Amino acid sequence: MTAQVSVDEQMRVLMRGVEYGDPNIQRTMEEDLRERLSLGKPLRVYCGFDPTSTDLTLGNMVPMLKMRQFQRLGHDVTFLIGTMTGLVGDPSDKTAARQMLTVEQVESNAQTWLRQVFRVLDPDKTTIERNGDWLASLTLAEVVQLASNFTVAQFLEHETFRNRMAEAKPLYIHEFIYALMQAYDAHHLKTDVQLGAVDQLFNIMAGRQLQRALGERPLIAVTTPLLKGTDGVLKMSKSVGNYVGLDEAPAEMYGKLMSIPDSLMPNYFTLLTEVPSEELAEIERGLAAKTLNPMEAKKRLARSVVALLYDDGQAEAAQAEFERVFQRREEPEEAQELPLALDQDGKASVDITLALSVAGVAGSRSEARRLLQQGGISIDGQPIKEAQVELAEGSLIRVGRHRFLRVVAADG
RNA sequence: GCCAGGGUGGGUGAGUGGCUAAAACCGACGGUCUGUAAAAUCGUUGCCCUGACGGGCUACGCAGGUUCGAAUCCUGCCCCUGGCACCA
Repeated sequence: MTAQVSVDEQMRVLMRGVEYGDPNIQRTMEEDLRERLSLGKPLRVYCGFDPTSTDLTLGNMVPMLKMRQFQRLGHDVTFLIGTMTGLVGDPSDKTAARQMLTVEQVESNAQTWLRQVFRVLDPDKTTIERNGDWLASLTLAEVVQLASNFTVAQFLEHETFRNRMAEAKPLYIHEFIYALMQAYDAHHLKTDVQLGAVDQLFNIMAGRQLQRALGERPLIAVTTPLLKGTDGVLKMSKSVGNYVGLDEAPAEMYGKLMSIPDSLMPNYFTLLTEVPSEELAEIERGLAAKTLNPMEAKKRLARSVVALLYDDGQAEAAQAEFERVFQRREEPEEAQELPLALDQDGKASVDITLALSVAGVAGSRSEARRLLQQGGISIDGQPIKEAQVELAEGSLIRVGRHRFLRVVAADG
């Protein structure tokens, strides 16, 4: 399999969209990768993810997609769940030490992840590992031995730590250990390539250093840019709320992708789709020359991402739904149900503010009232002003831009 | 253990006895516009009652206290951070 694709072609695919933040490192890694690919043997590739939250986002998908590319080229890919590293918490890119998680939290997060991983990766060709399996049993003597391969100065040079020192913020010993653990993972897995977001470069290079110190062949780091969130400004993250989850329904995912700033499109295309580079170039040219409607390009993007995570049919359906609901302002195909006790005519007179808060569409009755006052509520296309409304079975309540409720008869 | 600084709404962060449901900014939400983009613009942004005027309740780490009145003063406690001491 590997032999069928030329090294040049592999390099072209694998180096698409990578980012190192340092041209020297990039050059070295490219050379090393080319050299190792030319041996013609499948490479051992891994990428670790710390189960610190319940859902994976499109941000996590960027390195996952890179894993998939390796996988398709016939390399051995391991999805490593950081059951141990997740406990400690990665200090990279953090201004303060992260809260340590419990074993239970980590395990439960890991479980939900496994459901999501295979939307991107081929389950038959992916090895799943948990680093707790080997890290947990290390003895203190072994940890000390491991630590002896690194110097404090190396860590203090790391930007994250340096900044923290400069700002007189706490810096804990266990945060140093994090990089050691990752290094040990790389050694344990006898890895040829470690993938990760570019903010992981320090940790990944620690693995390279350890392997070299142990007389092993040092791994090649392949790092991807951090994906910007849907706001187009900050890094995509759950805590900021500017994220798209891998688990989200196609229509929702499609909609969120349509709401990203235009400027983000090239970035998303490169990092989240497998649209060939030549086509991307064409799209960018079209956008620059204004011969291509940005909305059309974005639809293509949204469709591509949904198709990658689901399938073409669902992507088409998501697009159709989007066009129907948001472009033509027609009714959605599916809506959350609002069960109401109806009279014999199939109608009910209710206080809409109460109904919305009970249904959880509005956080409180006050919030529902505000929505009403601001003209944010309509029933079957008619904006309403009064809280007391007549609803019938099948009535469609639209709240704000994109929340819908369909009235159904309550049981009993 | 000691010294110092600090704990305010989703976030940053004002406020040092009543004019404070708490400035400002950000975010978020809603309207107009529109391509669920950007920009613009108007508005909302603790909870509950009311059609509205208005009223009630809860809130500034926790628990008490002083006061007609406390986010603001006092006491105790908890937590965060830096430094020092102990270990050496």
